[in-house]
Amino acid sequence: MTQFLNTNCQSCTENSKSIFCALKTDEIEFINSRKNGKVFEKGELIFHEEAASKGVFCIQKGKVKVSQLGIDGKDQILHLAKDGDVMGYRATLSGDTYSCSAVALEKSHICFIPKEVFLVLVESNPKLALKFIYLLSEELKKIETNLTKITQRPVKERIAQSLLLLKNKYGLETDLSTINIIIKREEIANLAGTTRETATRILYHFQDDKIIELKGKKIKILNLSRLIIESNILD
Amino acid sequence: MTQFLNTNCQSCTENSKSIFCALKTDEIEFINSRKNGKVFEKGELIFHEEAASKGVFCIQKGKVKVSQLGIDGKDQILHLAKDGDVMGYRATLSGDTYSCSAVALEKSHICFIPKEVFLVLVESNPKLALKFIYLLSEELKKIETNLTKITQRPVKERIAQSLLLLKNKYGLETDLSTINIIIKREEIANLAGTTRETATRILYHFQDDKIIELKGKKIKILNLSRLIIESNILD
DNA sequence: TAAAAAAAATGACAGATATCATGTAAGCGA
DNA sequence: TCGCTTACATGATATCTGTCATTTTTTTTA
Repeated sequence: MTQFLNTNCQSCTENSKSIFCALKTDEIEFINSRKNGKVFEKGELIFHEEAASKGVFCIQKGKVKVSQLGIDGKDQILHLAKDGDVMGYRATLSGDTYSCSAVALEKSHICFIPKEVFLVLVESNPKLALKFIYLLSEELKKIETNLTKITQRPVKERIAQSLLLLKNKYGLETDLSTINIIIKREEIANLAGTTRETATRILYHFQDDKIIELKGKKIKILNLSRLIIESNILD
Repeated sequence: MTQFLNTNCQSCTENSKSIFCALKTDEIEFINSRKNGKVFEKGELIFHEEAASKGVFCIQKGKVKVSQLGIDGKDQILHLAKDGDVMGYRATLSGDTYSCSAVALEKSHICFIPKEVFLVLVESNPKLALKFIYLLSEELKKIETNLTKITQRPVKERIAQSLLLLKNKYGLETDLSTINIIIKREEIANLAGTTRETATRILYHFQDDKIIELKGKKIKILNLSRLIIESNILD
């Protein structure tokens, strides 16, 4: 975890359209002078659930999974994050411990904004507060829908959905069909709420049906419309 | 659905400690003059998912289930509400359609506060906005934890948990052991994310083990500590 | 109060998934 | 490059839980 310099929140908010673009120049300058940028290697822990929240993390560049640990060490991925996303704001806003852990899915540049700095901004800038209300609302809606789906739909549909989620979140490579993320079978399982073995089997099943092609730790979508059908998302 | 009069937000916020106690007298007066109180009978729909949000609902007195419809008509209960609770604020705050439906579990007195009134208050009162940030955060944390549990734990534990939730939410009757809610088996199932039949079987299993006693549509807790053990909540 | 409707109990059964076990492949550090 | 560790594939098996069907009980309504 090495420190990186030469970052500027101004350019960062411009590029990635993060939630902080609601800020005025002097406020961005305020963050800029207090933030702390670091590089996290793949697999490295960014923050840990049950730790007291110290502030929020803003991804300048990278990919991160945000998950919650179950009983026997199996974790449930609740959220995937990428450039411009802010993490840890729920806990920081409610003065709570983090309820999830964040781990880098690839080498990522991430800025840490201390609690004090973050809260001052939210409390003094009503527009920003409203943005966070909006963000929390969206997140809540997403998780609620997810909960209903995960309890009511078979694993196969959930795996298909997870693949679509990965595609929508991280996009495709230049071949316009390979999902732009290196991800383990186990992580796909943790996203869909199933086991590694079942996820593997279903992925091979999709491959047999020529819906996807497994290329090591990458997945190529051969037939998007069929994948959507498999996911059984009607809306 | 008959209208009821003679209600006063002032006394209501005092009694139930709802989120609106952050308001100043004139703001409460503002709501008071614009709200619309109605009585909903047991089983009656209060608002429906996919309907455009028209405002928020505040429970003066009553019990409500907030749930989401799955594919084959089976619904997932995401939230239980009681006196003082506000519902529909997520959709109203993000200008979205409701993502859940609310149905009265018993005869309930509920006030409707129109969108315009509600949003004016939130946008003009930063303290209230922060309260909603806090509320959304808590709700999000709860659902996230629930999602992880529901995917990773056996039905038996989830049923035990659901009973504890009902107890904590609605309290006990004067005998200090019967949960103060009339609830159908199917609703317990929808809370735990399982089927009516499975819920029934597990409840009888708990009864055989002298953990609970089924008294029609009410449930008496005979052995709370064992119920907690069955729920396998370690914290 | 009787009849109809809704909810619940209960048994039989099937099947989707988890679990366990073992062999293989791939990635990584020394 | 070798050996070690971590992922992955894959079969066998068990079981939890859902589905279906039937009966009984409770509630509602006329």
